[in-house]
Amino acid sequence: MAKRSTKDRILDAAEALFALNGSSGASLRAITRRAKVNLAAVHYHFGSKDRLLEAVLARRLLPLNAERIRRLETYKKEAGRKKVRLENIIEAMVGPALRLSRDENKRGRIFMRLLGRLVLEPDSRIQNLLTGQFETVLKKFMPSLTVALPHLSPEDFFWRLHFLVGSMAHTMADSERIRLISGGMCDPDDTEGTVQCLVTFLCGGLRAK
Amino acid sequence: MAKRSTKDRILDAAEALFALNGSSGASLRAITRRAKVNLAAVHYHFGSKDRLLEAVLARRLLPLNAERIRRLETYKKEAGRKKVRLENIIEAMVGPALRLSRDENKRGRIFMRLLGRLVLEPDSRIQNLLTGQFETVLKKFMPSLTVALPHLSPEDFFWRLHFLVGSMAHTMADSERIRLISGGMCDPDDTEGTVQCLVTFLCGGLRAK
DNA sequence: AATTAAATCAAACGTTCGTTTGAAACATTC
DNA sequence: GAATGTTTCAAACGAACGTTTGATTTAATT
Repeated sequence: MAKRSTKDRILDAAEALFALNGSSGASLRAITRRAKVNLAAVHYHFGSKDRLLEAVLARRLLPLNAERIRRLETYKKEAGRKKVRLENIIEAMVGPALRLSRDENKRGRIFMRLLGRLVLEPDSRIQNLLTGQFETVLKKFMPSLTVALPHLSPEDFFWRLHFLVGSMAHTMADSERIRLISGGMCDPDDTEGTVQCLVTFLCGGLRAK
Repeated sequence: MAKRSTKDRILDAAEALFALNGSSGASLRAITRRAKVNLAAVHYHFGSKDRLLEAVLARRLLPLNAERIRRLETYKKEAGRKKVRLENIIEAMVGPALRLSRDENKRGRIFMRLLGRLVLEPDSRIQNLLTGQFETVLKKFMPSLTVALPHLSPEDFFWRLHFLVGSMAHTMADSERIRLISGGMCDPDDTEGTVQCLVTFLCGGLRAK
């Protein structure tokens, strides 16, 4: 097996430790130790701890959002001149993220935990990055969504979108708690079952009058 | 105005800075500076930084959960021998938390942000404290909830509860983002409107087939 | 093989961290 | 008012932090 590059090893280790301990709780010494790399390598390849975090984010967020939009486009094509089913719109939004958060080699799961943490981070560079990414996606989804939910006032519309983000983020970021509180009844590793269940819940909530 | 005690001043400052920067991002020096208290006072009154965090949590969580249960009991009395309306159950669950998160002097809002952060903290002392608190509440709510939602399998039931927690936590922890993404259309300071909106969404999601 | 550029390394920089100490200030009790 | 217990204080502890440096090794180019 080809040895992974220093850069990739740092990114992997940083992703894991940032997710576990937060951006201030994970030290560069711990990260470089885990990556089996010299301490100074972080500054050589990324410049600073902050820019390392940005690189960790960009590596997964860009492909994820591209996949969401691609999926929505597919459903739009399928629908032709008719309006896209709400279930499909929501699946395009939460499905790719949830599947990433459950990918087999656990990397996606770790990344989602990191995302969940960063949402409440006050650092403005991070906030702008995250908000910017979300708005890009939202802009693409808005037309189909407003058509599918004509009964909602603009105010209600945004509130429900907010609640949707909460359910989605919580489900992606914390995959083990559900096992605990359900007494082992729910299996978060059943990705497609979880997607199905989440889409049903969200559509019910969005349609409620 | 009577001067607040050293202990209370430390708790207030710690709550604010833990919420803003995370438990590892907030230093005791910053906390004691904000509280206008000597650095050593934290160890004198609380023993350590960890135990200070526990004290910050206990101060608000215990009264909050008591209020939730009290409210549920009221609705049960009102319903008499009939089953409690789902809307009322959910209001008893999310209403008190959301009102605390929006209380006038901003302290509750700060606390909720802290809670949102701690949910993903790996520290087992914190996790056990939070999970224990939630299970206490859940045990009281379970009977009324299962009666109100007879169409759900146990598995679906717990999943939807999980989604509910996500929406609730996200709404409580992050009160400004909604203003941004809605372009100022939604007002998170309208507490009762938000409660109404959230309860409608959650009941719709819980009832969905 | 010689030269140049890229990558890695051990070591140290100055800060800041959580925690401890022992004396000073204050409050309470006899 | 002396003695006792409680709270506050400035100062210091060693450890860990992000970052920088300059030499050394590795790789690429001529």
